[in-house]
Amino acid sequence: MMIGIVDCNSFYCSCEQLFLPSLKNRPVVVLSNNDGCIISRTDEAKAAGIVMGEPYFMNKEKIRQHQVAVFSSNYTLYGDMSRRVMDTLRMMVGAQQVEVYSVDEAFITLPDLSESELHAFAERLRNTTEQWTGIPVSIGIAPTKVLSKVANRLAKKNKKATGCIRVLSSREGIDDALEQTPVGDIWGVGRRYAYLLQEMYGIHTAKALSGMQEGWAQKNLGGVVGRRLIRELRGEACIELKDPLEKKKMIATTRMFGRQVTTLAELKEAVASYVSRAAEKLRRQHGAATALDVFVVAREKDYPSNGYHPRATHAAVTLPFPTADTRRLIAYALPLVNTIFEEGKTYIKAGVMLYEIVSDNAIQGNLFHTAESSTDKKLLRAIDNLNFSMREDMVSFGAAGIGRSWKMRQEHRSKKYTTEWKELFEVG
DNA sequence: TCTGGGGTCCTAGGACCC
DNA sequence: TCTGGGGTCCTAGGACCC
Repeated sequence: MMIGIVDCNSFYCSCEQLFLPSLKNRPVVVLSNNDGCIISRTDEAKAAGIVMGEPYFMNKEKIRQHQVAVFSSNYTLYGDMSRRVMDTLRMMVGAQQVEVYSVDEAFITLPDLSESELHAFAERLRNTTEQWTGIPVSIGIAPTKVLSKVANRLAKKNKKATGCIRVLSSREGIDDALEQTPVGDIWGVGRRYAYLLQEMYGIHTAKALSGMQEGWAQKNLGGVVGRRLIRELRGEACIELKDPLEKKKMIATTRMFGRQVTTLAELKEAVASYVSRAAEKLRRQHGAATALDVFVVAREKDYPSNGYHPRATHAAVTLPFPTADTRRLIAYALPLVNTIFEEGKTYIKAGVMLYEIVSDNAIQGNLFHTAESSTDKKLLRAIDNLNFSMREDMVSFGAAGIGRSWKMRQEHRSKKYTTEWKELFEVG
């Protein structure tokens, strides 16, 4: 069996370009919430020296110079495009053979064909996806997940030469690819381990890492995770494709505030609104949660100049029975806010997490509480449908507030694009 | 001088991913 | 002025049990 990873190229940017074809082959970036960081950039933006993950404000000069088109993130659009891409993959390789790994990536399983057959199939997959959805993808194919990521990285690195496709099946092909992969670019090696591997052990390439003892990896590279990584690099598959039917174990909704928040009332409004969001996600996967965690983050003097991240203050509660009812969840969440709020502090972020999620048809109810009645369920479904079709929260619960002055900034949303474009045009 | 051994369950936190 | 949001898996260590 072979494993492929299909990865949308500069996904968020590609989505924006789709609706403004004049931006094709132009430098484009998409910003994170609050227009904080650059989270997607086209090759042209990369060539202009714009760095992934860097703050927007630090790149404004380059953006002006190179007439880079700027977008705030539009997650509704990206979610919809993602679904179309995944549907296409499922149609081409079979639903059971697709693991949606993130909004812009999916692992697929393929039979043990020859290298040229795999390559031909990948080409077909790539062309079909682009034709049906307009989104260009890169594909890496290899015997393991980690190696498929290695292949994918090389496919993307030199798109013209590879045609965005790289298949690794022969021993020599794999070794060659490992030699060309710095340890820091291996899937599963983050900043911390990359530093450790290079500075402490003098290991610089994936090839060198693959030659290390498993026991050594067990000791120095995060236990069984490290051991597995070595084996995957050697071509022994240890990380299975996830069952597509598996549900999320945790659902979170967290946001930085658009401005500083200092009052308990505002904090509660924000938390109530996050609970509503999280509960919608919960109902969408037909789940019910049994545990709820609320957290807030206060500004600290040093943040963020020295890179120090302020700690979150948490408060959690276990519910007497699983629920997906927004009103109940809010009723449990708000008292938690009282316990963690401190007068005089300035809050910059808050969040809600739902845990211990069970399937909603498994809700038992117990002697003291009856499970949600079918009328309640109907009400919530009606609200979800309304909000989905109208988008901007037509219906919400009172506790979530009306003004929402704490909401995030978004100054470059797609619909405002024309104004931004004119601005950029004048520069040139 | 010098304290049993081995389970299990839970939580906090680290490391990673996109 | 200005640095995102949503996840997963694993480990260590404490509490508790016999």
